Amino acid sequence: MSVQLHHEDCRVVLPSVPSESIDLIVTDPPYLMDYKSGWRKEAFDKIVGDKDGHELIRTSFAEMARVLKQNSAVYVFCSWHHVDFFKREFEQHFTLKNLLVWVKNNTGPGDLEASYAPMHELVLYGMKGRRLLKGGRTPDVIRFKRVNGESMIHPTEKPVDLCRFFIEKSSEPGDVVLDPFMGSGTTGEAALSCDRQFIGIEIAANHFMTSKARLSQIQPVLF
Amino acid sequence: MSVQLHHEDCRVVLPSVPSESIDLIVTDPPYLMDYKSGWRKEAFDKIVGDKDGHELIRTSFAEMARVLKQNSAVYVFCSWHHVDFFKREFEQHFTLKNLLVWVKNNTGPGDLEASYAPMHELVLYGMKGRRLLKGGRTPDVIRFKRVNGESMIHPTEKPVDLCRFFIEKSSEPGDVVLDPFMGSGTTGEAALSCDRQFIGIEIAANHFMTSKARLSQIQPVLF
DNA sequence: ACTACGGTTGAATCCTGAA
DNA sequence: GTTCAGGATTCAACCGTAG
Repeated sequence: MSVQLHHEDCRVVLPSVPSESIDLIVTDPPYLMDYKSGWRKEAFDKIVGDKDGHELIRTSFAEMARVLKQNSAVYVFCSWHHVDFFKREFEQHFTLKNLLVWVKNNTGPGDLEASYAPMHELVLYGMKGRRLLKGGRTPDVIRFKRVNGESMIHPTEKPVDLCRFFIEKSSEPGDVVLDPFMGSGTTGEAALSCDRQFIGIEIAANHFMTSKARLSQIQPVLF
Repeated sequence: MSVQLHHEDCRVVLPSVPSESIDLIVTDPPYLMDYKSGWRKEAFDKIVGDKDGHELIRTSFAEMARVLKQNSAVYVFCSWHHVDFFKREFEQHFTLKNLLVWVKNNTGPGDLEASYAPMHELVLYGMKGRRLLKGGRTPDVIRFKRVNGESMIHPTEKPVDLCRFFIEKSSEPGDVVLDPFMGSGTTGEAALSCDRQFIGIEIAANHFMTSKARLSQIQPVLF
């Protein structure tokens, strides 16, 4: 059992991960949206969505496909704004099985007069080979409460419960879960909470420190 | 006030529709999936999903953009399987404002062991120019009961309530609603039920007869 | 032409206090 | 202790305008 964290660009770290050594990937890459919260602008830096973003996704997806074991699953968060790009890149490496809909508990802003109020995010769910889901059949529309703003430590933080839901659906205790875009370490916390091993990669120093501290509280962390 | 129906390929009919004469488009084109209902296959013909399908979407979208008035909205049903293709074609002609999620009340079939159970369909919502939504702000996740199998007269039939919801959000009484892929006439029934005019086009003889009969019961139909 | 910034909705949920 | 009503809170935006 172990937790292994890397403070580095995942494009640098992944090539040193052995092929077919990962049992499950659950990750939340940058949405390439030039997003900056207008509500908590002092709290978080802008998430970059530069031209490099497309290359980042392409390269990391290819490496993710290499390190993933046969008959193992992948979950990639994504927004509808660029779902076409993410879907096509995803399908170059994995069999896309569902476009899951995460329905949140409240709406966001946006165009207040001419748009419907954003209340969901998408998750590309796929696999290499064929892997069955555990725990019975569940709908592809999944409702989970958003992380409460006060306790939020990353601007786009995902609920631990949602990540654990995916992990328990698509892996076994003891399996190795990878997140190449670790952020605040939500996937890591979810993995450890249900007895999986975890490998996390994060390029940003502040987020890396956050997740290192967060996961160290649960279990000794290796580097 | 009028209902106008055409039994023909929409690529043939649309060129004769004047530019900027339509107030709203709500349509459910073929999903390009080689769809065939496994449990009622005898009831419906296979909906064609051949290479011609891509050309059909491209050509009809271009014509839809031409006939639509400035500052008017478009709703196009689509499944996640080809959302990348539909999104890109849509964005060549319209401003995409939302990817709406229609959540059904029950799940469909599909891979029973390795997939999540399909419970939603997508709707591309966009516009030409800028058009405000009526009736307050509503979430982009919309729950409506699916048309049940027994009363279904078309394999991909959408609920009248859902179509009426879109129509009332994005048009005024007396406006002209167009559906170039009329199918069983659901959009037409929805349009008439809230006092809009309707132009419907359907290539398949059986579906055309169905919708002609269905709409004639509500209002005299022109050809 | 760009970039940066201020202002804004409605809905779900949580909190607080009273019945 | 429990329920319920009312207030507070928050939002993987986007428009319009100013510089």
